[in-house]
Amino acid sequence: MISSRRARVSGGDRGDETRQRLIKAAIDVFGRFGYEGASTRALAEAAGANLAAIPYHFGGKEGLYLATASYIAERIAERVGPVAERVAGELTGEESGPADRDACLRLLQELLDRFAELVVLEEEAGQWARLVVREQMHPTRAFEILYDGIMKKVLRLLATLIGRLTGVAPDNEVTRLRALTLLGQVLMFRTAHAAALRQMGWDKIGPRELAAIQAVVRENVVAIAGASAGDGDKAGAAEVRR
Amino acid sequence: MISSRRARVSGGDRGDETRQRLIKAAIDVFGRFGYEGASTRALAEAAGANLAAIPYHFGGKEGLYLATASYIAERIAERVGPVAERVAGELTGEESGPADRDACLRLLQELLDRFAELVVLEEEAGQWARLVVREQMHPTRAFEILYDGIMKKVLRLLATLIGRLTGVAPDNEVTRLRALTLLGQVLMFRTAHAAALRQMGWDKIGPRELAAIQAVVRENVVAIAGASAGDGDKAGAAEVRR
DNA sequence: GTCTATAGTCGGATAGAC
DNA sequence: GTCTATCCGACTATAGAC
Repeated sequence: MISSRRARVSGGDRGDETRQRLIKAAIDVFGRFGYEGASTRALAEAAGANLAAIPYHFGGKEGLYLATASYIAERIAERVGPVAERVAGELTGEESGPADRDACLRLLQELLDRFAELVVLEEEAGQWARLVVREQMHPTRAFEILYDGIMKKVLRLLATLIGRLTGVAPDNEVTRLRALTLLGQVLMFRTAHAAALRQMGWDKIGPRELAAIQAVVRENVVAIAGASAGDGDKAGAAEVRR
Repeated sequence: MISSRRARVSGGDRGDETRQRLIKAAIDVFGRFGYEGASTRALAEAAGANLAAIPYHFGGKEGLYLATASYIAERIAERVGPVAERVAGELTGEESGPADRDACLRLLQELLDRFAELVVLEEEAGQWARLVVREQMHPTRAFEILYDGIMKKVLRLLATLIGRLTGVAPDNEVTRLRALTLLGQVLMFRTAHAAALRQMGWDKIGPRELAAIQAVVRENVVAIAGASAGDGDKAGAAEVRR
């Protein structure tokens, strides 16, 4: 389908700037209208670029879409990566004794705090999110880029931290489900954005609202991690008869 | 924009059946390709109907879209409504003494269980969800239909139950946020469907997987409701300095 | 109420001048 | 590397036969 006749990496010239403008505009336009709904004319106009620049630089509309997914994955990795790596570092740097429970809890809260900030604040995330969620529910090749780029790492870290806190193996089904439910608490404010605004009577989610969300999620994390602490042997109870 | 030249309600004739087929097909096609991406040709073909039937019965593509949103709201209300009304009934039928904490907890779990079943099982929900989430992140007139139709009621019930369980007013900011985070735990399995499948190593979410999700969410509800029980005076702690 | 045929518009991609 | 002009297919909606 794709015939990308250019695979430029080097940059700095005028063409490189055009590619950047097209990608930036594409995040918004693809997010708003979907892949099929976004016309190359709209994409080019939003970027202040020529229509023919899309087939020229990206081989076509699909190439621009995939390039946009890569860009998003890089931006997210840029923001979450440092925190994630620090968490990973602290995890391997210490033993899993009962003494580091508080440390794990803090790391978990920090990871979710950072993720909430990334996901929920208005800035750019609202544009990424529409594209990402679309890929979640109707995956194309772009989903591989997004998942491998960042989601996998975050989910694994969450499961590791929860495993430590609850004494259940990180690859246990219940542990992995707990990781997902924690993430879901944060993601909901993007994926059900309009409903959340109405429920809260907010007209947007700014720094104050973000802080309120983070506070509630932190409390929930404490409750969930605390309630199931040391139930390594009971974890099977949540497993379900087939 | 819309000029629906027909507003048929009575039914049973052949035209009514065509309208139904078009709406059913539209849930899938609009969900997959988005509003702009869904062509009237694709919509008509998927429904086994003639292209001209869309402007005829619904006044145009937009009319079909809004009719589809109404249909979805009705189907969801059909499924969640009975449980929600029973919950609402039991809530008004008793006093808010400490004795009914267990009852509130059961009702809350039942509501979320039912919602998980609705949201997460493959059957039809995957089709609705794409359309609904699109509206959440980029609302059009269809969002009003969906929100007023069902979401408002569910969110209010959740907040009421959580308020009872924690001793915090249902309209308190923290209580409403808690309601959203609970819902988010369930919704994530739809809105981040592809990532959830990979995280769990599942290839689909069937009855067994649904049961595992419900079990974890139930545990989380107990933990969250239990941990913040009777902190009516502390609720302000989660409020945030402006 | 449903169909075919068609009008009028817009879609993505390309050719070739600069 | 960027532009204009253009091809051709697909789009939504309508007209009018049945």
